[in-house]
Amino acid sequence: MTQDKVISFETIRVACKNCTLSTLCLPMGLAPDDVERLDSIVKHSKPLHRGDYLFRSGENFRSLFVVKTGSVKTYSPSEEGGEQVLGFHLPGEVIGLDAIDTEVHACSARVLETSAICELPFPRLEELTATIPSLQHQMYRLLSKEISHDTEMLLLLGKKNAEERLATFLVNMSRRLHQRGLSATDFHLSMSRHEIGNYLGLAVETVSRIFTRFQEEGLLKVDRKHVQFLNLAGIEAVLGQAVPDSHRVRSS
Amino acid sequence: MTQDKVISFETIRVACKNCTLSTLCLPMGLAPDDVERLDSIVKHSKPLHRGDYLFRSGENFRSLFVVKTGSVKTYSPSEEGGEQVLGFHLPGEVIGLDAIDTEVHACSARVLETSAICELPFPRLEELTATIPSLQHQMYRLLSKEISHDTEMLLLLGKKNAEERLATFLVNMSRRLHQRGLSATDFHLSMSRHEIGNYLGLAVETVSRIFTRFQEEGLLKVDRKHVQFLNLAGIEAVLGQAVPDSHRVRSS
DNA sequence: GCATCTGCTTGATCCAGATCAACCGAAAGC
DNA sequence: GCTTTCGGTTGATCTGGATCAAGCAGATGC
Repeated sequence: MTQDKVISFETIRVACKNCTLSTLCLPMGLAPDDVERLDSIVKHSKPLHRGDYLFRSGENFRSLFVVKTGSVKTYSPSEEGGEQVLGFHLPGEVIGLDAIDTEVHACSARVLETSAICELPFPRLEELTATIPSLQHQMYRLLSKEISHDTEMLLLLGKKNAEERLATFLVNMSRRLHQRGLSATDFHLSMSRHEIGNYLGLAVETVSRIFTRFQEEGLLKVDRKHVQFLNLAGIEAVLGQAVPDSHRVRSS
Repeated sequence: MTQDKVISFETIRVACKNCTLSTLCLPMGLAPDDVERLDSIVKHSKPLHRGDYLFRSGENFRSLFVVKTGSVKTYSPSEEGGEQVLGFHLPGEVIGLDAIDTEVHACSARVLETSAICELPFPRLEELTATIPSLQHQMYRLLSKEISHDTEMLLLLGKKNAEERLATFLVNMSRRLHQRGLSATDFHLSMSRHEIGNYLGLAVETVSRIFTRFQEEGLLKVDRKHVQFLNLAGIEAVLGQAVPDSHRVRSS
């Protein structure tokens, strides 16, 4: 019996070609043969649980990690126990790209909820990209996309006010979850208010207040970590420099 | 005579192998043959002048650009004429990496002073990296370094106060200029107070006030765009969460 | 040369959001 | 079950830095 079970696990074993994320993740646009080759270097670990580390700041860089299910946060810890949350990562997203240069992780990554993670040993991935041009291109795009994303965050932290920040965050989560086949208007946040605030450069209290305000304005409904958009257009209207009142754009 | 002059220009023509930046720029660690191959795809334009564009937001992405001499700013323009300055780029630094993914520039780049720029058509560079593993590695490192840099900026905008921001900016400029063979303690800023403020998420007035404060504290001497560090250790002490007084680190 | 413009500085005032404080309800521990 | 803990909410107050306003000195134009 047990044996059977193990065998059947083997048969339907996790593999890029069967993975529902293949249109979001690295295999995107790869020929089946090449997916097979990529597959052969991917390591699958047992599921990780809330609080487990993928890697810690200061450790040597060996692998990139891809979220398969669940979610992960990355953050840059500072001496006194403080931290800056750098991102929340959903299935299909790749983690660790910032450590390729120095080969040392400058940030830490821990899972927010029970998660399955694929590990890609970077030296082997690099060899592979040298022989598969489309995979190389995919890697360049991936790294470039990360830069674009960081750029948007710079804009958020440099220019947006608290409401715009939270609205941007929520719409962004909604879109990413929707791409993954989940509802765009009704979803669960795996991170705490504290983590959201830290990520957006806001105090917890401010995050909480703005959730309440959005709710009062009939834009959404919140119950703990469950968020439901009631008026998506209304929320999206907050995004831009939709500067409602006397607010001015800072620094030109 | 004129003919002679042209020929002699040709002889000492700009080339990666003669370039003093080859230890900072893409050719770093490449075999001489490979530098030659890289060289063959680089386009050298005539010098650009203050305000000239390398590319504008919305244009199709075709090439990466490398600063050879001078300096460049990149910024993300918003509808109403506002902008977020994303970076100031010194000789050896590569610009345009964020557009590889979408193949459209999301930001604009203009030179801050008379500058020489190398252009690398990306499709040709990509072909080349597929056949030169060390160049491919160099590209991954380059992209990764850009992500690390953005990450540090996120930390700056998310957690640092005005003094820490300006000190971080100045020390960072100092280090980068020093790497390029210039003085680490006595240098010229090619950007305006306005641009510095925009970059750091501060109002011009705040930047000006903090320059004055640093000067009063004997940390440095400023005369318009000329900066002279008088007490480097003192400036570096402002960097960390060297939280001088009652300041607390925000959000944990 | 003089007039204008532009970038920078300095002072006064204001406000968005941080900080401080108290409370509440769900979940975890016993 | 009860108690403790922890994450979240709400209210009151404070403050760093934005905004407003004015003046000043190089740079630019004529």
